[in-house]
Amino acid sequence: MADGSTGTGRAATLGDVARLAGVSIATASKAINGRDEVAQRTRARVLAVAEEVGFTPNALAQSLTAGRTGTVGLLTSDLEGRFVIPILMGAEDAFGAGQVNVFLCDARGDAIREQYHLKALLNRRVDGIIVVGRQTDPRPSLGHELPVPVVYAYSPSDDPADHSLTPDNRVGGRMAVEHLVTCGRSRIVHITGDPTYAAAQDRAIGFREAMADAGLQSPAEPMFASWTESWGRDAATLLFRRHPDIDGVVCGSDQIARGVIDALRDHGRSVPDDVAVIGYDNWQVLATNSRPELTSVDNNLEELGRLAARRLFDAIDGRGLEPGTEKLPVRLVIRGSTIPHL
Amino acid sequence: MADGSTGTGRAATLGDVARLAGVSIATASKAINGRDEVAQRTRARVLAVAEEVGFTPNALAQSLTAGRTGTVGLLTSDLEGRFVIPILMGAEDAFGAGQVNVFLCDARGDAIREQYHLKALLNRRVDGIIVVGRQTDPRPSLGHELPVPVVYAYSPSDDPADHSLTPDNRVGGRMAVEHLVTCGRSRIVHITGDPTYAAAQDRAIGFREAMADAGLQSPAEPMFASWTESWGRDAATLLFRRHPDIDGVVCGSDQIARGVIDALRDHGRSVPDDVAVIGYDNWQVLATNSRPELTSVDNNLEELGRLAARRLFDAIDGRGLEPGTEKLPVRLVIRGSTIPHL
DNA sequence: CTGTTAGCGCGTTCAG
DNA sequence: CTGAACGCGCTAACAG
Repeated sequence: MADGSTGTGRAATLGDVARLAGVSIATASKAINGRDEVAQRTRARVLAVAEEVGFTPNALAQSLTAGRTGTVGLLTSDLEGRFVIPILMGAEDAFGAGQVNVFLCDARGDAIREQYHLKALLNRRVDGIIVVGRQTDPRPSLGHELPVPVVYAYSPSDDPADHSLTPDNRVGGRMAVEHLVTCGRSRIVHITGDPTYAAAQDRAIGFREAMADAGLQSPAEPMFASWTESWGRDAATLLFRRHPDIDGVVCGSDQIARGVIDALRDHGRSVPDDVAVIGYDNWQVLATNSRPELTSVDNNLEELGRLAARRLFDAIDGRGLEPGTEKLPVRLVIRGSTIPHL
Repeated sequence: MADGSTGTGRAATLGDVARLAGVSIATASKAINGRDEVAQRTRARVLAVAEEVGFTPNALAQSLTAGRTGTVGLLTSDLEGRFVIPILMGAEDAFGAGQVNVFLCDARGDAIREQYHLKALLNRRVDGIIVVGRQTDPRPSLGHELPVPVVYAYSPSDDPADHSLTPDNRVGGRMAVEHLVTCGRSRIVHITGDPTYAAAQDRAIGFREAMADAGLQSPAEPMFASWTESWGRDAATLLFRRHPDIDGVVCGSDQIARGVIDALRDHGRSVPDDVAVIGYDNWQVLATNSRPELTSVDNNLEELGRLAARRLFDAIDGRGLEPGTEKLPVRLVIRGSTIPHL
C-alpha cells in the first residue's frame, strides 16, 4: 500500500522483501507461499514486511517457471457482445474468481485479424483458447497445430476433430411447439429469420418434428426471411390475412416475435388470448419490455460458457478433449405472451 | 507450424532455434528482431529455422526484462456488455491491432470481487487499467496508491484527482431539443428514466436549458421514473391525455422512446407527422427495429474507448494524466421518428 | 529450519 | 559480425 505515488515507484520485488526482513530470497518465497518449512516467527516477519511494502508477486516470473500462465484467450467475432459476455461470465465463474484471467480479442469477422490475435495469444502463452462465434453455423477451425487446447463455443468448428459446444436449436424448436400445444393451441405457424443460418434451419426442423409428433398440421409452411421486427410484422400480416384462424406463432427470434405481436395488435388480435406468441434467445431488453412480456427459448449461454471453461480446464490438465460437437440443452422462459395473467 | 500434435509439444524456444541454426542465442535474437548487426545469410538461416519449428517468442520472458507487458486491464461491472464492448473495440483500435492485449474482468457490481480482480491485474503487471461503469454516476476511485495509471470510462471516478471520460449528457439533452425545434416543433416534453441516475438529471438539465434558450415553455415538467418501455407508454398516455397538443417528445432512453411511440400509435397519433419522438443511446437493436426507426442521441462509445486508450497510453509513456473529468461530445443520429420519409 | 544454486526464456551489454 | 555472460523475478532442488 505504501508503494508511493502515481504509476512510478517500481513494484517491490521478492528480493526487496527478503532484504528488509533479513532473510534469503528462498525463505521469503516459502514464507509468502505458505510452505510449512518456515519458522512461525520468520514467516510473520516476512509477511509483515511484504504487507508494508505492498509486495505483489510478479505473475510473469511465476508463469515462466510454472509453465502455465493462468490465462485464457477468448477469441470472438461477436461485435455486439451478445454472446460473448455471458460466455465470459460463465467462464470466469468456472475458472474460479481470479485464478484465471481472460484476454478478450475481437476479430470483427476478419480472418487476418483473427490470425493476428491468435498469434498474440500464443505469444502470451495462454493456457487455452475459447473461440466464440455469433452464429451457430460452423466456422473454420483454427487447426490442430496449436500448442494449446481450443474449445469452440456457440459457433462450432467445421472440423469434427475439434471440440465444440453449441445450443441445441432443434430441441429449442420442438420445445416451443410443445409449449404452445400444452397451452391448447393447434393451428401453429413458424416465422423465422435468414434461411442461410443454420439456426433458422435447425429450429424449423424442430418445429416440423414436434408438429408431426403432436399430429398437427401447420396452416402454412415456415416462413424465412430476416431476423428483424419488420419482417415479423410483415409475415404476420400476410399469414393472418390468409389464415385468420392461426392461434399460435413460433418465432425464430425475439425481434421477430416483437414484430408479430405488434402486427397482431394492429389487427385487433389479443395476445395471448387469441394468439400465443413465442420468441427465441430470451434477449432481456426485448423480451421483458414487450407488451405482453415475451415467452422465449433461452440458450443458456452462461451455462455454455461455464461448460466451455470446464472443458478447456480439463484439456489443460491433460485430460484430453473428446472430438465432436456437444449440443447443449436450452430452456423455456414462460411469460405473458403465451400464458395470460402471468 | 510443425510443432506437433495437440497441446503437448513444449513450444520451441529461442535456444532451440539457435541450436538448429548453428548460431548463438544472441545472434538468433538479433536476427529475429530485425537488428541490423547480423549478416544477411545468417539472418535468413535463423528465420528459416524459426519458421520451420514454429518459433513463438515468449512474451512473458520478454516482458520480464522489458518492464512493460503490453497488456491492459479492463475492469467493469457492465453485466450486459452494452458499454464495455464498444469501449473495448475502441481501445483495441487505439492500441494498434495486436500490440496490446486486454484482460477483461467483470466484477458484477461487487466491490470485493473488484478488489480481487484488481489484485490479479496488478500481479499480471498490466501496464494500465481502464475502469468501465454502466452509469454516468461517479463511482468510487480505485485510489492513487496503484503502481499503474488508471482511466475511468463512462462512469467517472468520484475523486477529481483521477482522470475520467464520460459522455456529455447535458449537451445530449440540448441537442435533442434543438433538433426538434429545427423540425418545427414547439410543444415539447421530456420523458425520462430513474431520477437517481445522473444521466437522467443531466439530460433533463440540457433539456431545460435548450428550451429556455429557444424561448419555449414545455407543456409539462420532465417526467422521471424508469428506463423501460412500459414507463414510456404510461407516461405518454398520461401526458397526451392532459396536453393533446404536444408535438415533440424527448426521451431519456431508446426503450422509453419505443414505449412512447407504441402508445402514440394506440392513440391514433402519427409519428413523426403529429408528434416527433427522439430516443437516447442509439441502441441499434431498439432504434433500427422501431417503426418508424428511431432518431437517437449516440454516446460515441467507441470514440470514448479510443480516447480512454489513448489517454492511458500517454500515461504509460510517462506523459502524465491531467486530473479531471472529460465530457465527450455526443452526436445525433437522425432517422424516421423525427423526419418523415427518411 | 534456512541459505545456496540452478534454471525458466529472452534481450542486452561487451568482448572477441 | 558473432558469442559469452548477466539479469529480469521467481520457484525448486539441494545442502548446510
